[in-house]
Amino acid sequence: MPELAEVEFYRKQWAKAEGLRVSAVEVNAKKRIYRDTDTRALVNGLEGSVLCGSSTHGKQMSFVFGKRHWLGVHLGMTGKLRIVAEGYEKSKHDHLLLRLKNGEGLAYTDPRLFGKLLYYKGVSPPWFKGLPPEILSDEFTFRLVDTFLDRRARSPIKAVLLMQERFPGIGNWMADEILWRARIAPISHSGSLDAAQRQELYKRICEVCNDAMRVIGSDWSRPPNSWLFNHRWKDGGICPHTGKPLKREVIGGRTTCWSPAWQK
DNA sequence: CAACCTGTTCGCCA
DNA sequence: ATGGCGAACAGGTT
Repeated sequence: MPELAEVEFYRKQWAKAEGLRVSAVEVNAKKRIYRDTDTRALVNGLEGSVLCGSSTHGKQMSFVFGKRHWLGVHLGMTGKLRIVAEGYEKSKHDHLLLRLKNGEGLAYTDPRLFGKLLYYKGVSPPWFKGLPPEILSDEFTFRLVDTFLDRRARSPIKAVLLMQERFPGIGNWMADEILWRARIAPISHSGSLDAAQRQELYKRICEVCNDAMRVIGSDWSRPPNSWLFNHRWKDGGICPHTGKPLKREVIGGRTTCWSPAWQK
């Protein structure tokens, strides 16, 4: 489920172990999540080092061990991070387990293996370079969004909101939530949105990110029923605004839920 | 048994 | 060269 706020939630799980030293590293080196990674270097680098800090950028997480051992974590579709208790044995889908000196462990679990683990030794990892502004930063301006909509004028707005190069952290449910709040039909081509719709879209992008971080990013609370979130998952959901059935169809290659009478 | 899935990347085509 | 789309990735769940 990892979008912006879920990623932040998972980062915080491992961050609880900040200051603790890694005593042993267990990897399933052949798994697809290590497709871009030298797992031997990862094991050698992390063993004996102390978890010193962590950050996120969109869906990308980074953990730094000591001053110059970096672990990049992308959760893909089904990745999870958690702390496991002393004596925990790695199970089928745990592909990384960092045993800590206090007995606990940092586990990365990912059944579908769409996630990715990266390792870099040095001052600043390459995945920090050329990043777009984060949505919740001051650099994420209306102008940036406006320009991007013109560049992607012929794509449905739903597909455009999923482009991480401009909207880092936005995923499928957030894109649907944004468009529903902005009253914009997901199928609308980006270039066709007028000035008022673009302002509304920009506002709702920021709003949904803030709401998600507050509600899900802090402790994974269940969002209120006034969000689309609680109504969008199954067939037969009802739009809280219109009281009419929500529609589900594939737009931009992804299952999309929207309220036809509400969104134009 | 078949369809479905909160993500990214690749190859093909316009 | 660039942009848009569908398929592929893998395995659990409905």
